[in-house]
Amino acid sequence: MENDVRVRFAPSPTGYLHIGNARTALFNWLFARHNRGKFILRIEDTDRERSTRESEQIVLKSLKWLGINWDEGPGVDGDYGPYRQSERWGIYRDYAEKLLDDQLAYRCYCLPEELEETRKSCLARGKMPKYDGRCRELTRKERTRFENEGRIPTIRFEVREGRVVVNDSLRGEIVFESDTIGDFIIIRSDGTAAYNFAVVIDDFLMKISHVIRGEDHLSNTPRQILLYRAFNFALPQFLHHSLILGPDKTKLSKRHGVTSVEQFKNSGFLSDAVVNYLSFLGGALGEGGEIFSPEEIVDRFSIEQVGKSAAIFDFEKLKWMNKAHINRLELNELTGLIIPFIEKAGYHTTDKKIGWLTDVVDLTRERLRTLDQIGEEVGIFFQEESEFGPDAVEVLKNEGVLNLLELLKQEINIEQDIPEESYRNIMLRIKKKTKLKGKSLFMPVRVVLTGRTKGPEMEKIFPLMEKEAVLKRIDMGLKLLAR
RNA sequence: GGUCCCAUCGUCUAGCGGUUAGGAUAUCGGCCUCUCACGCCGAAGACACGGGUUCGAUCCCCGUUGGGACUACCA
Repeated sequence: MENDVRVRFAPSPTGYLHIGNARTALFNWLFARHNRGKFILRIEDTDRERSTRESEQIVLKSLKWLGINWDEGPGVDGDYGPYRQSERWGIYRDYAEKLLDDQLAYRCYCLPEELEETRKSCLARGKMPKYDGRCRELTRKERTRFENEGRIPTIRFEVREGRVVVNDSLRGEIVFESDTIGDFIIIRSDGTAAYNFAVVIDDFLMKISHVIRGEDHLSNTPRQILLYRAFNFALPQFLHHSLILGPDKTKLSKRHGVTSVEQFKNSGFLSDAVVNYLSFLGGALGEGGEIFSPEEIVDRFSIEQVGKSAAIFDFEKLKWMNKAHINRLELNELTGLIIPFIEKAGYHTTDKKIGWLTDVVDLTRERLRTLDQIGEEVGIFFQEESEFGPDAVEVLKNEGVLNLLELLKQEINIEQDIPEESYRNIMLRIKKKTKLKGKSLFMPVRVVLTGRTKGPEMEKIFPLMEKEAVLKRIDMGLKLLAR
């Protein structure tokens, strides 16, 4: 197998991990694992204003939760570090210096306000805003004058006439004319490297073989290719995948609801389901099935198969997938994951036997689409009393229910305990005495014991309930009927 | 405005010149069942439009329309 496959995910730590970025990370990771290559995590924190260590931690945590592990990066030493751009400024400086020496870049003394003004006037005249290159040919005299004014220069890359062809493994050759690009800043006035510059230096130095990223970077690529050329660096293979859109076909953002990986976790999605959905969206898993484990996905994943068009994020399908994964998961593992959600619903699990808990989870799991729905499913086991909803009251008001409940109470009192077999026996005896059967027999029992008309099989619920609770609930039902 | 990308059921997609345009999800019926959920069966639902090329276009080319991305001393 090819072993020189090296890909990277390069988030900027300016907030939580967006689900769309998570998909990019996942694509890179899957590509690396599928091809037995290396997955590198690089933190792009050159924007000192917005980058924080807190967000970096959140991003790392989200990646870990998704099961995306890195071979090199923060916390994992490699031969090409450091892996935080803020720790690499000296490297960028040196390379920028080289460009300056070769006269491929120049110092620009324009002030941000001045640039903003020309930009605005360009826009006003319906022209493309582009740096006019006015600092390209400054004389020594002009330069010292600017410096005496206290202006601190940026370094701009000089874009010359010609065309740039981006070879994208998904979209083929895309041609850009250089004159639409304009000289761009590679070193800011504060000495830090700008994105397009740092990326190129790092991708080269870190021996990145494939650059897999979102379509939003496609128009940056010609700039980067120009830099590759200036340094005589060999080009990596580029691939720009399409973006995820919200239901209104605009870029998925907060106003569409849940967008951060952290939120998906907190609202009860399984990482396996999120991974499954993100990799499935776009068609990279091929035909023949949709529900897969991470291992199966690594095996099936083929980046060349992803669609070129943007895909709308369908929460409904994700939920369906989540449900499928909930039911696939090993029971003990599921129980461990679901306990925090039971606690969150206000029920205490610490004083419960683990065997009882797993039984409860086993019984309720197949109705869950998300883990946080466990609260409403599990109330019947944790609450002392039944709460009768309108539909429940309706059932209790049926003819013969009063008699049925009294019989039920008697029968339960006769039984010493509530063992496995009890329920069957009790119901059998009541059936004989009341001549009731089917729905008219079982539904009132369900309703009085759980307060609901829906739920798991009564035969399985019954052994998990305390005898006192059962009696108390029957009394509540009787009381309701007495009124 | 400019540059670039994209276009099959509501949604995700299969299709790679000749198909009753297939599947999944969601929706609606039915079966199963004490109920819900699962499962099974069924229904409805798409090639954006207009030109070419061709014996023949969902498929290839061009245009129109629509959507998206970028257009920063953000990444």
